[in-house]
Amino acid sequence: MRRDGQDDGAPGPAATGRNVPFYTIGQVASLLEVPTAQLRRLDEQEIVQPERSDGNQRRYSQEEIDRLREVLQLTDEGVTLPGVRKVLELRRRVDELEHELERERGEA
DNA sequence: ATTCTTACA
DNA sequence: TGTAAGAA
Repeated sequence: MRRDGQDDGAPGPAATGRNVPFYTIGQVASLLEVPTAQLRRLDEQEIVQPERSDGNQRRYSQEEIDRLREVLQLTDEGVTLPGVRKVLELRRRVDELEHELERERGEA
């Protein structure tokens, strides 16, 4: 890939032509200062699952890097991986309910 | 050179 | 969690 993080494994004529920055596991590891093995485990534990591309290599988007920052903060505070999974699950649920309230606010 | 998976201490 | 072997 291009070391500048501009590699996008999804070709497509209709693609919105934006060069979305993607990062390899190595780049993310040095950026967040965590071992690559930990990133792979977060993937296996279904906590942060990056896209894959080329030869099945992980490609992290900025959004996933942000999610990684949240997760690392939690684990640093002592939350276990199963715990983190539940926190993220609850966070998704809260977002869902917030959107629902927003909708109801619109109709009435 | 890097990353991937699987396995082991 | 960290590290190693072997394939990609």
